[in-house]
Amino acid sequence: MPPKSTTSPRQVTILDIARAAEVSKSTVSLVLQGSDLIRTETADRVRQAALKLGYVYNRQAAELRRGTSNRIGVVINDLLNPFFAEVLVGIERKLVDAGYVVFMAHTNESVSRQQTVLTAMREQGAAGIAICPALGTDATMVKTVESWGIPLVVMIRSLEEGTYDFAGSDNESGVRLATEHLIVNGHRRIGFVGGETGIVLDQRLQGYKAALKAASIEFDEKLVFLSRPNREGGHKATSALLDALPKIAAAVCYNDLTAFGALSALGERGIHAGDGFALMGFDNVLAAAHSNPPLSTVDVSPSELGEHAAALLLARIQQPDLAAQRFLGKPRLVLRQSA
Amino acid sequence: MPPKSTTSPRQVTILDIARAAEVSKSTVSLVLQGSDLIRTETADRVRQAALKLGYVYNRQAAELRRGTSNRIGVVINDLLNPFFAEVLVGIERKLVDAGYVVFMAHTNESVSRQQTVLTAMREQGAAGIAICPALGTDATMVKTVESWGIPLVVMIRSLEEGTYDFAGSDNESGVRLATEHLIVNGHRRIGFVGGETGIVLDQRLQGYKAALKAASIEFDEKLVFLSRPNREGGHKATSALLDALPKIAAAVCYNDLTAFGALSALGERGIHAGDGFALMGFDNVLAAAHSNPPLSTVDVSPSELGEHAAALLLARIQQPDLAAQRFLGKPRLVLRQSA
DNA sequence: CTGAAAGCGCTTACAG
DNA sequence: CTGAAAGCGCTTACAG
Repeated sequence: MPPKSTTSPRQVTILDIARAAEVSKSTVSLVLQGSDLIRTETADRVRQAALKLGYVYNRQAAELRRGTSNRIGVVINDLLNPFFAEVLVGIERKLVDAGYVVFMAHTNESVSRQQTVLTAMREQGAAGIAICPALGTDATMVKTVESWGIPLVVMIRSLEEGTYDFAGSDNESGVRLATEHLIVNGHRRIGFVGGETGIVLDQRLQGYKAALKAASIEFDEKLVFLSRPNREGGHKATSALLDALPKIAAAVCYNDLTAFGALSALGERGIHAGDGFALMGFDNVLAAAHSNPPLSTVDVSPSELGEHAAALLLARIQQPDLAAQRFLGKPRLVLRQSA
Repeated sequence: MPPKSTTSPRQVTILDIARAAEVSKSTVSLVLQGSDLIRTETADRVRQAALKLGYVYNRQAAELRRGTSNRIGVVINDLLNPFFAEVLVGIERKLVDAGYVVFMAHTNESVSRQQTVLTAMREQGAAGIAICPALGTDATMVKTVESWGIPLVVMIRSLEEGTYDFAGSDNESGVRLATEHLIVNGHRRIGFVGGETGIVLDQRLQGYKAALKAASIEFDEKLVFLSRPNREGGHKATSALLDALPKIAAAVCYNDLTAFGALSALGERGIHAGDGFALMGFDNVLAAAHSNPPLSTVDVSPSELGEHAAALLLARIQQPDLAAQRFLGKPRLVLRQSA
């Protein structure tokens, strides 16, 4: 049962304006829409009246009549990961600049909550939806939303199959870059730290293996230590890595967050990354520039990813039958102190 | 000019259901609302039809008729600061659990953008608004929103005067706690790092001074190094502090973010906080538990602050003429490695 | 227990 | 250039 809360007591409507300006409400509507069908003089009178009466446009009513919407839903899987917060900042900025208003929902990786919020956004008449799917999201989610007739863009985590608009980064080549950097610097035993499950992990692991292979280093499963993709996970995984392989001196992390956890674990043992231990992150969140030590990582421009997602969605709203687009950001190595 | 995007082609309405189920649309509306005025048998027939036709409730239309809204706006000043991201997570969770849908807008500390999004939320018929005011927000903002008849709760940063619902933390006593901890550990020359302007800074500085005074330590303006309240700012301010006062060995930071920057700056000079230098943060964001080293700080439970704000807002929506409420979270020292 | 009617605030052909 | 009328999809008295 949805909550029921009354809005403002008694609204001023275009009818009130019409009476005050002594015109019909059609005329009022027209001038409010900036139509040039109305004589300037009349239009001015109407605007005066609107102002004086404290009129506020009821977009709901207009949209009901028109069958339009200027609301876009964006659903985020993990807002506590600064990477996704940055993506959100980017997409929100672009969307509101384009005149939309954004419904935001945080799923916290729960697919059932995701289902709930998606349904709510549908009922609210969202003109489009951008989503970072929760872990374990079924590929049918895309078809479902599309069957609702709502333009959709999926971000960051691609789903199994199907064609749909997508904005994310090239995980494989990104991690490959990071791993190669370590290899170039003479490392041959390189740990992989963090990440739990999902396509993004698969892709990043793939990049790690590819770099190894290109350098004729055999992939060793014992060097990969998975964990929740957050600081705590990175801390645990790194501790485990260090316990198991005391002589290891290099690792690439699933993402910056796990790398921060790694930095913390390293620090506990008196190891300063960049000096005896080489550590690479992935994402280049803002925090990476001022961690201790500053993190070498691969930049995927999180907020720009969000902006690209917005652009894709906006394009599809404009032209519903456009071919599916796929934007894959090009990762770029950024070297700081940790490696 | 707002964008115009048509929603789904041809909607299934209650009239279609009515025809299919051979009842009137009033009856359909009633069963959809779960009224017990309708015979079970009829209700079932209606629900069957709705299902078969793929009906989706048009909340917009219903709300227009009823004059209600289940949308709440939340506007955030700085989403790139994990503190506010955590606040957002808390308030969003509570609000959607209560059956609302949230409009989110990021002002990035711009009061003009804040004005824009506030207006948009009004037009969208927000049932309530929660806001972390952008720096420099005029106290009249509260009156404006209230004059719109929209329930409002302000979060984190209180405004000059006026009575309004507020949820934030006790900045003064929090920083006082942090400073006292340093004093108890024998420090007498304690730097204050970070923060730029605004009431929150005033309050925190006040706490710092109060602790000093209670210990008969004279406040020394030369020990405060202000900066943007982010990592970079903390890094700069700390570097400046270290340059100016090479022998300083303790500092309390404006917030965790500046403390992280400080950790980074300290690290650059080979100083490990907690060992020769005592550093305190403020907020206890998630990241504080796994920084390098883990940060001693004062916990204000960011996400709970968000939840409290939601509770206040929900209460006011229920009872518009409630007396203004003010929730001040009690800060709690959490000691880790940095001090 | 159910239906006919009015109305929420707007827009949009259609006349004139 | 402006007005009268219908209608977007729903809810809510009011009858019966």
